[in-house]
Amino acid sequence: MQLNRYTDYGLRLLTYLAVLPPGQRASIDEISKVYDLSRNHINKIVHQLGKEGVIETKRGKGGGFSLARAPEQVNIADMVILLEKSMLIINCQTPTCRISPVCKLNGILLEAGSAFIDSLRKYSLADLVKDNREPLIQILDLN
Amino acid sequence: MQLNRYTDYGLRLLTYLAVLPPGQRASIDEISKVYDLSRNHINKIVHQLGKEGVIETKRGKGGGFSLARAPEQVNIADMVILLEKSMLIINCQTPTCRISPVCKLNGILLEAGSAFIDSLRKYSLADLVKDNREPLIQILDLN
DNA sequence: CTTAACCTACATTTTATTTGTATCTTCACT
DNA sequence: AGTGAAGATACAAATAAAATGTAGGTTAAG
Repeated sequence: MQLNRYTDYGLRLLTYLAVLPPGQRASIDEISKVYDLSRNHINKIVHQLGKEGVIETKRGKGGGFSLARAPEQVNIADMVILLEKSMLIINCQTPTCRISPVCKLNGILLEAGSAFIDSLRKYSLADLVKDNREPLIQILDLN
Repeated sequence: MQLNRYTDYGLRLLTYLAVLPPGQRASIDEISKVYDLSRNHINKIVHQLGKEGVIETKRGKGGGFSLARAPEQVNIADMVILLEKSMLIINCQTPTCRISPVCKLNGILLEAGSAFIDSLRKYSLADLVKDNREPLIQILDLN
């Protein structure tokens, strides 16, 4: 049971934006280089987060993107739900399970999935950079 | 974020064993047929659960397998941990993340993973067949 | 009008999962 | 003893999903 890299990369990207001084923009190039990740993957994530309104993107020369809200307002649970394709823990349909009409398992797993999300909901992007902004700036070469 | 089919099938199999009248044994053939699942997959699951002591397997003619403990004693959380290969929500090593030494994300996700497991821990196999043993017996053709 | 940036689409590669095939070992029953 | 039914074990193949790559389009600053 693991999150996709897509989601992982998305969270790394958001962490980057959270340490970025307000008013500054990041670029796809910059992020894929500093984290050494597939440029295309980052591209897709930026595109999605832009559409969803989490980040503000700007095209053209001198463009880039930055958080659309303060880090405190960006909840980790929401970001995981957004980035992860499916949050269904099991799929009773493929392959179809005959007992699913009377099966209690799905409900139990759904509840556990909610517990997972509820736990994440306690944190925002601000918590990711709290007390470690300095070393992050160092490592991410933001100066 | 989804459990492997292997885990899913394992839980279906355990449900079958939980409704099976005590003293009776199931066979790999029987289960893969009634659920219409890969015989080989079920084979592997039976093998693993046997090694782990969750079920008692018996070779040879008239053989088969059954729960080694009462359904009340078989916790869903334990079964998921057992069946699922990895419970790591993200992997900071592949590809290596530069900020991992100072990153808070892993801890947050670990905590959420624990919340998931803790939620499952409230249930045992007995809960899966409580109040619906009759329809399950019908559907699974156990008579 | 050139360049830097995001946008969009599609194609390819890689990996993990799932499934399949084959043979071995055990054991009950005749 | 021999036969057949059952799990044990190993390896091979197929599938699907994820990850990555390539190419060109669009926008905007200078």
